[in-house]
Amino acid sequence: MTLQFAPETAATPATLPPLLQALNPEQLAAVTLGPEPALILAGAGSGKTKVLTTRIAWLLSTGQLSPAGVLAVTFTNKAAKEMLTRLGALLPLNVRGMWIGTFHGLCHRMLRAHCKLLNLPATFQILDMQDQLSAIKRLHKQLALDEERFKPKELQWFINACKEEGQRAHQVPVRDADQRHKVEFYRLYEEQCQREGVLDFGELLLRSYELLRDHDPVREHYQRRFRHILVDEFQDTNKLQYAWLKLLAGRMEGGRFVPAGNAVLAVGDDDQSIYAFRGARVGNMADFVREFGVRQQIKLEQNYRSQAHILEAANRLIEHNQGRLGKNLRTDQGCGEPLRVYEAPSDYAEANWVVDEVRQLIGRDGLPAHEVALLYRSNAQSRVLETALFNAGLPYRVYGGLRFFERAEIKHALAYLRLIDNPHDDTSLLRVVNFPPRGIGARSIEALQAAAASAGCSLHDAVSAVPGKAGSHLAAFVALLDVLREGSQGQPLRQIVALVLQHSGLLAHYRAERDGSERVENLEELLNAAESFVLQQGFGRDAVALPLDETAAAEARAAASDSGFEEPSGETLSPLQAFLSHAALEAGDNQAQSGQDAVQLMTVHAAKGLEFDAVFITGLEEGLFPHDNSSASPQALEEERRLMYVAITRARQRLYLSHAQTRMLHGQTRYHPRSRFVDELPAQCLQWLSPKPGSGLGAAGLGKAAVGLQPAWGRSALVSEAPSRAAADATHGLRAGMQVFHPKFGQGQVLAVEGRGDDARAQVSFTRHGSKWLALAVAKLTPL
DNA sequence: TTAAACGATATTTTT
DNA sequence: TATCGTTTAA
Repeated sequence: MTLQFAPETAATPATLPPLLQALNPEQLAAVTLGPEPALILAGAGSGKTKVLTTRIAWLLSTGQLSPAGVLAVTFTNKAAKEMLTRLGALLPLNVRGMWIGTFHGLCHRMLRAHCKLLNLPATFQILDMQDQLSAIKRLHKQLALDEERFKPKELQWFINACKEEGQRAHQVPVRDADQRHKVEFYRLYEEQCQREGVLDFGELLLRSYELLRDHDPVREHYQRRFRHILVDEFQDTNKLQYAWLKLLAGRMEGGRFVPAGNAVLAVGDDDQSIYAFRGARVGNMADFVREFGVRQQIKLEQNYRSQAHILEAANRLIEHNQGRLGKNLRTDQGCGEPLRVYEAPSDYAEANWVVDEVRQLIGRDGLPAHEVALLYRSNAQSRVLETALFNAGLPYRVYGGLRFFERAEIKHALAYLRLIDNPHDDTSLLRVVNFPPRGIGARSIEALQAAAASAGCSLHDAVSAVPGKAGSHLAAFVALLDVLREGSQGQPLRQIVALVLQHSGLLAHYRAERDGSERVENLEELLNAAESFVLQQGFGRDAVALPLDETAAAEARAAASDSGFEEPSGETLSPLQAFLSHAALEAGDNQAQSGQDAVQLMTVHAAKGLEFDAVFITGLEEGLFPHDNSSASPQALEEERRLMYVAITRARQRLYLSHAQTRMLHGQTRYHPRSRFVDELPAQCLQWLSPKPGSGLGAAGLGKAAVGLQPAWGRSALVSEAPSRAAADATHGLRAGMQVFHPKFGQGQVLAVEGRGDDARAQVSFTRHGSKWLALAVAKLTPL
């Protein structure tokens, strides 16, 4: 990101140290805040990461703080990496060993350091979502639960939600019988994980929280050590993460939080909170201000990204939300182009219009393809766009596919590697016990599971109890694991991986497979990944310990001797264990799909934090965006609006909005009215594009025939105002969001309108009778 | 052991 | 509609 100087910045005295010279007054204030709790409200494109990294650099370079005294937390590995890179560019500093990372990464580090205290096996492994689900399925089966009443996915969701709330099974309030079963399942699942020596993602946080809560010396140690705590994307923290931070920066006294005086810098933007569905609590920002007694609140409102029309649209849209902390972005850039709005007759036509415009952006305006982003609300919408791009011969890249460490062949290899260290990891054992196939069928596995259950031991240890042919096959598998374990003794990581790929038969298996070449390549890539991991992490013999590390280590030792325990350094982890943790905590990039320079396709969620010269927001339809499932509750609707806000603020120069009258959804043609969000944008920022007039396409009843006529929807017919709602007749004057009256059901709010004319129907949420679908030709609804 | 057939199901996602 | 997961059949 290239930052431009705000006008005030030019007036900044040249006496400032170089580090601080490129900051605007608000950024400067944030960077040089005193050591006290503070909240930075950082608008989109306002230089948030710059403030975070410059502040750390400033604290270090002025000698106010040593590298060991910093704790900086982010949500994603990408953000953490970005921070490390930029910090490294600001200061000649060995950034390795500093506590800068994701919540999960740092909690993991803490757990490794204190696993004895926590009664965790030193070889504990991390379950990713897939692993967790298969562990849950296994337990589900073992308990013979009703498939209908308790689906594994739901149980997984339930358990994770509990953990996000910081609740152990015994703390979960039980309302009904169903809930009681779920809680019981949660308890048994935890037992299983403990037995197998595995921790899921939520557990990393919860254990770390409990570690700090229950062990005073540990908590006091870290409290003393981390004088400055910086939290990125604070609006996305969940209850547990906030509680964890509170333990690092204070203590509870009689139900009241007492800060310990650490300088906690929370950076966030309530308007960009889009993860409530996974437990994020925007309210943490207000709680933070209250509980920490925050006196310093700084708003970063100067935007360095978007032109004025785009910013104005974003500002005006988000004003429709209630209870914001309040922020108004401004820019020094010109107003730029207006936002172009296009109404397509069908999703197909929409895609073709998008591709048409993209082609012009690239051809006429010379934009690189990767500066063009096509955004949508849900992944399924990418398909039409992909088809259109493909037909046009434009290279594109879709985000959000399978990532490297999630690929089946990689997970297989990792499972063998995990079993070397921890043979009691039943999830891993089951994954590869018969892969590649070695004559251990479902029957054998059942026998093994039965034996393990009756002996109360791991599958690995139960092998000897299985008789007959099945038993000998299983014994051969265990012997294979033993060979791998012995062979890996004292070997460098790359050799261990190579050994596993060879002896497990994985390589041979995929080489023999017809379409296995890609998988073979991936397995070979795993070797490289292992090697470069070792080099980067400093496990290799080339690694040099820089002086800063020693300072940090010495300091840690000094602090540790106070509190009576040794804080082990990362080196106590074997390269293999470190690599396996790395694989679980960082799933890696998804493979590039085509050439380097490609149009970027992604959901709005995935676009958060990114920026592009040109952005298309597609599928702006009621029911899609805002999504149907969100229109019922005001909070959910506001989150959808924030999502729209995020989408808009991704664009630097050009923003295109489109919607389709007709869309194929779940095999059915659906009719959605234009999204309310489009109508919430200021008219003077918009330019409406219409289909070429006279093409004979009306608003209603467009079948596939119309779709054939897709070439060139000219931009010739420009209308400067919203199309008059001629279609309103077709929907009987109803639009989503309206208040209506029904003679029988009383008052209600229209959630959605579908179809036109006699087919039109509306979903209405009645105050007394709940939500109903009504045929508008029949139902007597009166707008209020 | 594999392929075919059936049925449920269909926001958003990082760790 | 298309995809995924499970069951069934060969």
